[in-house]
Amino acid sequence: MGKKLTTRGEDYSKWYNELVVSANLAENSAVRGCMVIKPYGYAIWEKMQAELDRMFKETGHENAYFPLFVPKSLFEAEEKNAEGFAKECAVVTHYRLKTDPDNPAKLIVDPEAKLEEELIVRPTSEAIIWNTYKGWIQSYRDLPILINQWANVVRWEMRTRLFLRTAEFLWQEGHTAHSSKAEAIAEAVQMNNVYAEFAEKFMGIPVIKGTKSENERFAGAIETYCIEALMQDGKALQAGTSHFLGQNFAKAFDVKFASKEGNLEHVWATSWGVSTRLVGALIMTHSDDHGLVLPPNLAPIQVVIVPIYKGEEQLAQISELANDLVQKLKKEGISVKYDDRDTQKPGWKFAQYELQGVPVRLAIGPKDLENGNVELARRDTLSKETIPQAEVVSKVKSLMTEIQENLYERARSFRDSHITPVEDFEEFKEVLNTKGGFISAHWDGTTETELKIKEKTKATIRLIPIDGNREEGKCVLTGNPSSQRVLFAKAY
RNA sequence: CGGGGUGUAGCGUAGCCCGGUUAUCGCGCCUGCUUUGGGAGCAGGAGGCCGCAGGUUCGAAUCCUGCCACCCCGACCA
Repeated sequence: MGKKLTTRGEDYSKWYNELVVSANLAENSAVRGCMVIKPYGYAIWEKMQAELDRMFKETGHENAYFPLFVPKSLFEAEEKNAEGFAKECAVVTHYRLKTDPDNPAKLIVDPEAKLEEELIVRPTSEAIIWNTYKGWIQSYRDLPILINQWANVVRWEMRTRLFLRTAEFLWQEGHTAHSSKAEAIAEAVQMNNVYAEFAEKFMGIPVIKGTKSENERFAGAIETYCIEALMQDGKALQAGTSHFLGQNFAKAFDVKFASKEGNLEHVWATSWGVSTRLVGALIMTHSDDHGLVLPPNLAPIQVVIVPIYKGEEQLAQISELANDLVQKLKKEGISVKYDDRDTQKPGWKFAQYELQGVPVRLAIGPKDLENGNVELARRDTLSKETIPQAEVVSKVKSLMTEIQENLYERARSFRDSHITPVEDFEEFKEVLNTKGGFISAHWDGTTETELKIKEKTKATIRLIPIDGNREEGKCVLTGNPSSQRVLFAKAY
């Protein structure tokens, strides 16, 4: 069947299976490349949503919701944006089915029910939102508008990849309107920083902040800020983007405001988003051969307790201790599951919770009861130790922080050791093919050179680092002068 | 859409070249007993439009034609 999802020799299918049913419902064709996300995977997404939502609100944003369908006339209003997405749009052309006259068991699209104007299933919502903002903005007093939407979008990609590029995906998209260029740029930068903090502190995924080259920029943006992560197989993954849209959408949708000075001016815009792709990033950053590895912040179950027993009497004794620990841990805000199912054996449970990435496992058996101990195992290091029952709560509590930090540090040291400065094009190709990761090199700043390098090596400019040092040098391909190194990599 | 590959039970597969009893094996599932400190053992059992449609043939999982789907590589992309 060859259904295994392989990524550069790594087989991620077993832990993807814990999270999704399938990236394909196409038993009979059409729903290609869409995911069914299982409860466990969705619980991870919900945790991400909750934290992001908190961060958005902390920075003054509110949630709202806009339509799934975008009339074609609105969609085409901002030319570059429309052009960028045109090749991957699902389009609604009819609104009714009817019984097939030739085959009563079948339905056909009713030709009578053709829409006057086609509706685009949103691949992103700038168009419909800016069309709405138009009616909300008259004066500088109406600004800024700081809105986020949690939604699904559809992009009819030719090739899909589980979590990283599905035809339908869940995301959040922020769309803000401002009275000045400086304020809009500050907003875009701020949100990129929010994403970076979220990725690093909450998900334990180290990222590099930067801007995109003109070639990689979002369709319709003046500047695209991004965070870029490195996966264990040496490929880069764009983890989030924040766009300064200038006045492009305001002009396309005729959104003007009366300024303090009494002038009529176009509004300045930003948009920013992260998606379920981050779940893919999570998997490909931390997982090992035993399955998922979840940072405590994201784990639906942070601690699992597995009893090891013979007979009901022994189970009852163990349960007494286990339930006591459950209560105490819950009091500390730790999510804990006591798995006393008699239908699975301890060894099976150990393997299963490792596959699910549960950060800490406690095992309690007759030996432990006798000695007043508990066996504690860490998912990140796969190490085990026996500790006194009295120390469990404080130990687990400190481990939540420790594991979270350890995962981040581990990923960061891997990432840092895979940023390779390179001086000439031979070395560039050599490093790319043998080591992978980011290549830090000089670039002459032209799209032409960027495309040539892409053609020769499949590597693209992932970003122009924001914190990068200015440094005179020569372009790795053309030898033309350059004032800053940029990061190249093969990307998902 | 181009190049390559694959479709057989819930999952993974053998059989296909060279057509021939009741379609192979493992995992999983069900029942019973024994087990329980790293995915248990034994015994019994259930489960199949062999991707779909047509053709060749006495006979098709196997050969032929068409279609569909998936995977890998390209183009595209969060």
